[in-house]
Amino acid sequence: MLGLKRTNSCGELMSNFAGQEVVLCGWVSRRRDHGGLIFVDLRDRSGIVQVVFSPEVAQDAFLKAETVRNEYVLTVRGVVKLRDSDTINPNMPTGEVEVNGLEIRILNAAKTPPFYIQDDIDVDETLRLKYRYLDLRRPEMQRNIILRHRATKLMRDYFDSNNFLEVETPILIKSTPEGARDYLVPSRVHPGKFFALPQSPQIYKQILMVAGIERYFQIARCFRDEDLRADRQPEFTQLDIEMSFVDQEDIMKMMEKMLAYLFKEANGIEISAPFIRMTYDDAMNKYGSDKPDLRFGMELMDISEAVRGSEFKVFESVLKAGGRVKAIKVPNYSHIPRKELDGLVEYVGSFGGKGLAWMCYTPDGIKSQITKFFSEEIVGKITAMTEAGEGDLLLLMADKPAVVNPVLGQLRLEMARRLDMIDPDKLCFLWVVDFPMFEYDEEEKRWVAMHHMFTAPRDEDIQYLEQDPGRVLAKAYDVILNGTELGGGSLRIYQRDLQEKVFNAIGFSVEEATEKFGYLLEAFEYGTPPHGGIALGIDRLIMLMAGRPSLRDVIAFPKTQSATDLMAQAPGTVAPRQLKDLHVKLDVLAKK
RNA sequence: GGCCCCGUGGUGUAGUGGUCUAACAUGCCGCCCUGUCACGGCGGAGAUCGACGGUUCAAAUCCGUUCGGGGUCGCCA
Repeated sequence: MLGLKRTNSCGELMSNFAGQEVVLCGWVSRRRDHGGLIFVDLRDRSGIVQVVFSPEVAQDAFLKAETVRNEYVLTVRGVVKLRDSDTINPNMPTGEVEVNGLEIRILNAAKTPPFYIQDDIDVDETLRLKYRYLDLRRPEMQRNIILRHRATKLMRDYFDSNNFLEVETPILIKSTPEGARDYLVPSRVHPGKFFALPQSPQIYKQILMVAGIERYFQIARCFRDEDLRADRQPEFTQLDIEMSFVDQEDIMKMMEKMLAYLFKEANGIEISAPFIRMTYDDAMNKYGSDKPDLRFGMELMDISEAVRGSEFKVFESVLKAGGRVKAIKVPNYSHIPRKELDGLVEYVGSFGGKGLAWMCYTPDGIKSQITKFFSEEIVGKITAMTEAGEGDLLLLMADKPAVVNPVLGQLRLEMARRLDMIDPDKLCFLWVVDFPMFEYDEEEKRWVAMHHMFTAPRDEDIQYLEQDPGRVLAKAYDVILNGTELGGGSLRIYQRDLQEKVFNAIGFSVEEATEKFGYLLEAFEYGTPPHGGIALGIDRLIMLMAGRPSLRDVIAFPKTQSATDLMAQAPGTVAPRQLKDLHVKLDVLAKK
């Protein structure tokens, strides 16, 4: 490349560069060979510009351009010129100019890629993941990577200017009980012992508060060895925050401002703060979810009192057992085909719903399989209570709240998707607050912490910790965007005796607690400030900002659903010697 | 661990028991072409239909197993 130093990027060449000689570097996005004239679309990170090679302008460059193929890596020297008005391409940002190629250096040839390096391709994701370096060359993926960079930069700027310190915490830590399955790393030095990879930096950030850091943040990699989803990867990134001398509102305000700043600077979108605050109870009762999507209505309605005393045995027995009868009103869908209704019964079944009733308010009256069990009065009460009118469809379910709420909540989302009721451009943030401290684990027959075991109970509920743990609410809060949990946090326990009470409530003995995190309990005795924090899932946040349906589109090198890296072929086998060093013996037979 | 969807030239699809010696588009290769921008024209190469087993006179097509990918329930404090 002697004497040819890159002077400009492809995407920046606009009409004001006309007449300038430039040296560009990039990849051949496309070549159009007209025999006596060759067009090369040259692409770099900034964009694409058209380079023209003509034998009259530069014979050598023209001959070399004939040999060039897609994805060849070039340095091109040429002169920017305005295009004739009839050859302007309004579809590309640089379409008013082109570069008259004077000289080409082929820095590297390239094999024909297995898929097009362009947006909106329709290829199996397996291929994209295997050739991730080609996938990432596509402009839309580059935009995602750039957005992610900008977003994390803005976060760092924001927290820096609010007097936070970014502190790194260890990746090799001690396995702690509860929560997700740990990724484990065997210790060579300590035979039979293991490190765990952090599910979050929880304990370290609390200890940083004891250490007087006061305001901590970290863009932290976290690991959870659980099954994957479109919005769940086994390793993911959290924006982790912890603050001393604050209450719940302080933390929520700090995050609201950060999110408003982020969306404004990165996406140019104004979002209104403060966000709605909704109690966990309200969220479950009205939306059947602790992460409600508020972009549309169709709330769950409790019609137990309207149907009480009917001839319909299913409803009556549920009500007698303390359950509820609830409904959602699907607007303008009373003409739903019978076949789809049957499908919905099956749909709720997949979530544990035992049945589904319907009332179609058609122009010819109410069509329903259950109104024959209802008096006119009851039908009237239902209609009044739900404000159902002609054209509406009521979907009804009866069960205990722990079933009817989540299942109807799922149905609410499904109906909204089917009827296209969700505005994809809307951003609905909210806080869900007043979470229960514990939930009962049927398998283990004990209470477990809903958020985590360092979460502080509300002061007024501490009295119930021993007798009635189910009644205790926590100083915990989740931030939700469009039905996705962006993150959650809590105020923490900072007194040893209260922490021990909570351990007690979840059946955690003092000995066990001491063995697992005695260091934290001990730290609490050396002057711990009141503190609390929150963590946001950065991958999910970027996914929503980029409007992508999958986390994999905003992670440079994501894993497949079976937690493998198709490009690097990880995980892989290791040499027997490595296992020996680690004192690890396998109980699986190596595949032939 | 359960349920659902997908797997056919490089890529995306069609073909759902025989007429498939597998079609179409695009990409690739060659020739032609001086204003294209998804350039165009002509010609050519390229697939034992994910793998294995079974049913059948006959399988891309039906059945079973398995592998890979995706979605989801469980799981994910």
